[in-house]
Amino acid sequence: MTHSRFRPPTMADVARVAGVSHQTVSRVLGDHPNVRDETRARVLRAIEEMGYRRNSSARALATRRTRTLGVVASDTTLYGPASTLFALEEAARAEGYLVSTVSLRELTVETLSEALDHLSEGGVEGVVAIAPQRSAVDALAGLRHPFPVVIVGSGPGVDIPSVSVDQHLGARLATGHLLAAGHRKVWHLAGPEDWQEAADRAAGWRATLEAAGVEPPMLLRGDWSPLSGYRAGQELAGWVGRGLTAVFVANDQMALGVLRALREAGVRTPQDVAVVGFDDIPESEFFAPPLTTVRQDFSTVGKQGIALLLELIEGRPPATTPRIAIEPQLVVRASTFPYAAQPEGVPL
Amino acid sequence: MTHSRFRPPTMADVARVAGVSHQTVSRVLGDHPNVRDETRARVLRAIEEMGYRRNSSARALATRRTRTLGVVASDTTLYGPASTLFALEEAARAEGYLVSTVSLRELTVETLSEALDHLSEGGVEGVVAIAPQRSAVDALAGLRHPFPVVIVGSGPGVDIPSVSVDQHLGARLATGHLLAAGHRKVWHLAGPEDWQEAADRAAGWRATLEAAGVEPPMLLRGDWSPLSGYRAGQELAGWVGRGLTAVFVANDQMALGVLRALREAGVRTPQDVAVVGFDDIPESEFFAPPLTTVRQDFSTVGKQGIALLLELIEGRPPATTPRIAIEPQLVVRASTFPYAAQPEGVPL
DNA sequence: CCATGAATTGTTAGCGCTCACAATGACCTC
DNA sequence: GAGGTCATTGTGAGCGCTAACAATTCATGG
Repeated sequence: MTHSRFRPPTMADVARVAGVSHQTVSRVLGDHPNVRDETRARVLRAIEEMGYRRNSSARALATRRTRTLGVVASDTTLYGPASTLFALEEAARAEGYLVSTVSLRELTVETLSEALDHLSEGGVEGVVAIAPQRSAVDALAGLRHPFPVVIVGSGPGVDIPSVSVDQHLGARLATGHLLAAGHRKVWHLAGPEDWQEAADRAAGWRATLEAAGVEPPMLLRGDWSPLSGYRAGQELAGWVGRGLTAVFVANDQMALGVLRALREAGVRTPQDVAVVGFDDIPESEFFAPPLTTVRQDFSTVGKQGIALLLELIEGRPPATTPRIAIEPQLVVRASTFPYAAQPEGVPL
Repeated sequence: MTHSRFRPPTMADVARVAGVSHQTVSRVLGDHPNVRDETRARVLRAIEEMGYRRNSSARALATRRTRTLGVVASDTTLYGPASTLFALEEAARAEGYLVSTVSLRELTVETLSEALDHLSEGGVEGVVAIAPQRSAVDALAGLRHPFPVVIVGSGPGVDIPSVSVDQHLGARLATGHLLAAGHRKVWHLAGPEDWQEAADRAAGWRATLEAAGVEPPMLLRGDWSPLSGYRAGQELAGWVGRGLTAVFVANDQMALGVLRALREAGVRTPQDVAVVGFDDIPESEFFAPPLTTVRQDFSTVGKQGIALLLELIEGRPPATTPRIAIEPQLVVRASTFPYAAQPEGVPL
């Protein structure tokens, strides 16, 4: 409550009040077994009375452990990064680590370098980078840093330990679902070229079509935003009646824009054109129509990311660069089947 | 790169290599003016060569400053909290502070208490709490902590310094806009009772109606989710033809659900019922129809929040509890006027 | 009753840095 | 050329904690 100029009590102060040595106080705080119950109680009482709290800096200095991890991220207002961030923090806290975040507007060599410096000044023991762009991964690879770094959200690119959802599989699920529903061809609105996820999803889409003996049609690109989806949707609407019956959109937000453009062009979803998204943001279920999409388990990504980082910090360096892939899941809703059921959770 | 067992170089090591005292190295690092250029260069060269980095714990111990702030938040995947979080981190970094975050699933006395303890163990100098629920604010007020705390996102409740958007004003803008458009009555789908923002928006709505001499109709409640909006929308649809022509929904996500329910009930927006939301999430512009809503400037909230906290940390305690209110802004789109213009940014 | 060892507590020495002050030397001024 | 000033550098003492070791107490058995 009061944060006065008065110096907060130290371990020595507590020791004096409790009539023991500072080391005994340290033992009590450290849950050391060899402390008499009566002594422990006396110390705890003094701690309580004085409102004593261990000084983390002194502790970190003596132990050479800050128990702090860093996270570098961008686009943290997007559902994916925000979810990953949340999962990372939760997992880290469960392990007793504090998480310091740096949120960047864009990931360049300069901003990443500054971010790592900033985190380093803050004494982090390791860093998780939510770096979905290849350029960011490359930039990261070229940077020196005195702690281990794990990349999350980008597939295996350069030689940095990573955890990510298997985007290629997700795209195969989405595309395969459309083919299985009888569509002859599936179009694709991809994300930005530089994004690893976008590339992986496009590759999965292409691979599925080719495996089915279908020539992949022209690929469209957006920037993840609903607006770019809207524009692409207007273009796509022009192909209706010329073989376009199904679109796999690389994320849900763009899919929202596509749905709107199609609707405005008088194209019905899913009767005329089926649409599949990617991410399963909470809103997808309430789009018009509810969106079939691919769900990514960010919670697992976060847990695995922290686990991997802690291993690198605490254990000995592994022989090969660890890469962890997590399976995504197809969620079928009304945007791919005509007259589909009500959205999940709505009693009818 | 290599994070070996070998002890990293200390200031003394650098001093030895550069042929100066450790204090001179400290001066160079601290940009102290009285160092000969030649000496400075020699020291910098040694630092570069050895890859030296100042030990933050030792520094923090000696200066009694960790230059770390804490943030406690919940629902960080929602647009509002995520934006606030981002703004806070950016503002703090601009001031040279590191931000440690704790993201909670819910804000109770227990979780908040643990979060503050965790941050305290990490040595934060102050904390910003993104605590939109009154219960959270109350819980916070009852907790002891050895550092100043600022609340962001909740209006003035108890006696804790706060920064927030003027929700009452936002609600007046929304409700007034509907009345000005000729609607006789405006219904309201409110957020959870416990949320300060929900209460303020409901109060602003009620005040505007009463000022216009209109009896406020029954108030509906949701939980911010599209699903709850959908359910409320079904109920609202039943009142169409019995005086319901306009709804002010307390956030955009619920508005999405309302729009869908109305559409499914054969009610047209805005011709039959006009809808206004709150938040201006990026998707709102692409709803069907694009949503009129109230925009909150989270960036300013973040800057002001950090500024206030730093003042409390660095300056002397203010005489009265500081409360900062930020003005929101009405964004008019197609959900309130029939045949409205295309969404912003879309050339047509 | 004293040796033996386990349990408990205390003592000392850093961890790596900054702060306050002391010391050095160059340069002026009268 | 003595005394004073200023810029530059060095010295010593902590900051508050933990780790390693030393010391003390206590129970136990031959």
